[in-house]
Amino acid sequence: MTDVLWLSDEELATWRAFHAVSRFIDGALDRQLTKDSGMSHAHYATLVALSEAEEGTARMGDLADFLQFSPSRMSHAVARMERDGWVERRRCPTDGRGQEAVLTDTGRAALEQAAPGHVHEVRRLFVDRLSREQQAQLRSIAEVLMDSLEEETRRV
Amino acid sequence: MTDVLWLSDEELATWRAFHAVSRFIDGALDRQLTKDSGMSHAHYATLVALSEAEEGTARMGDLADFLQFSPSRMSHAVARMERDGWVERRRCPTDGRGQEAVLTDTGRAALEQAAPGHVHEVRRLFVDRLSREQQAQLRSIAEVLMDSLEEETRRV
DNA sequence: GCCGGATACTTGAAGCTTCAACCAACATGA
DNA sequence: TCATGTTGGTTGAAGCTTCAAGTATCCGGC
Repeated sequence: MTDVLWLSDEELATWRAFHAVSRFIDGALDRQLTKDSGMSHAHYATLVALSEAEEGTARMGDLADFLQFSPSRMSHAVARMERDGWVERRRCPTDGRGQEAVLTDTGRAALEQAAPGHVHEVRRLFVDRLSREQQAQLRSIAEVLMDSLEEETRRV
Repeated sequence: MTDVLWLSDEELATWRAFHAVSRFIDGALDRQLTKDSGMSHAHYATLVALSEAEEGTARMGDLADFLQFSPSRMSHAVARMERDGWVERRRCPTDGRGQEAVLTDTGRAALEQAAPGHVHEVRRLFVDRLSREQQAQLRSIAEVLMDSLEEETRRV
């Protein structure tokens, strides 16, 4: 790596704009969630994932894969949510090493309380500021990019 | 907020794809920087900002604004970088309340060591996976969005 | 059956971010 | 000029993420 291929002005501007926007929106969503619902974005995402899973139940590993969390992060997050009564942990019946996280009624209620404000904020900061065409372009770009990135990590 | 305007399937897909990509890339860049240069992305960004500033010097507040860091985060980050010898703090000559952060030679060297690997990773994960047209579209969308978001926060 | 290695997850410590409280210097107006 | 409020920045504690190490279970070959 003695010879570095730097970024052109165009490329740098694209990267910085993309990065700035995503950090800005992420930060704003996190603040909104902590303020209005006392939960981090990570907790919210976990609740959503569980609520969309069969019986509100999922293996720790699957949950972590889906959310792109490290095993450790997942474990800590669920431990915290268990303390809050949003989730229960039980041994996995088919694999003694595994654990399942189960969404409780309290957890579902917390999600239902948090969702409207969060969605509203996603709308306000993101969706409502983009035209139909911009959304279509952005979606296509993000999906292609994500596919290409995921394929790579699978191959490695 | 009794009546919630939820997201359409299209909108949700767009949002999730965008969010997934940015989190994925962010995580990968952070890991690469810690692994190869022993610094967080926040530290790297601070070094870049200082290196681009007049005389490698900037007021804490300006730095924080530019990087979109909270004052506290900026303060902690610079404190840490001062311990590493990358930055020095001095009283601001024109305003006794203020502080200036100054990039040291060690700091500049750390940046020069870290930059190639980081840029390479930005290329590998982002730039090189997008066509010219996709980059142009993405850049335009991100810039418009960022402008609109920034304008809003200024008005409030 | 059982031994070695892989897998699934947890744990504790260290670092980073956030929040609330704080201090010092500036600015304004009486 | 001095009291009051504002601004610029720091600090310590609490929570979250990451990393390295550890435990328990599973699997594959002998």
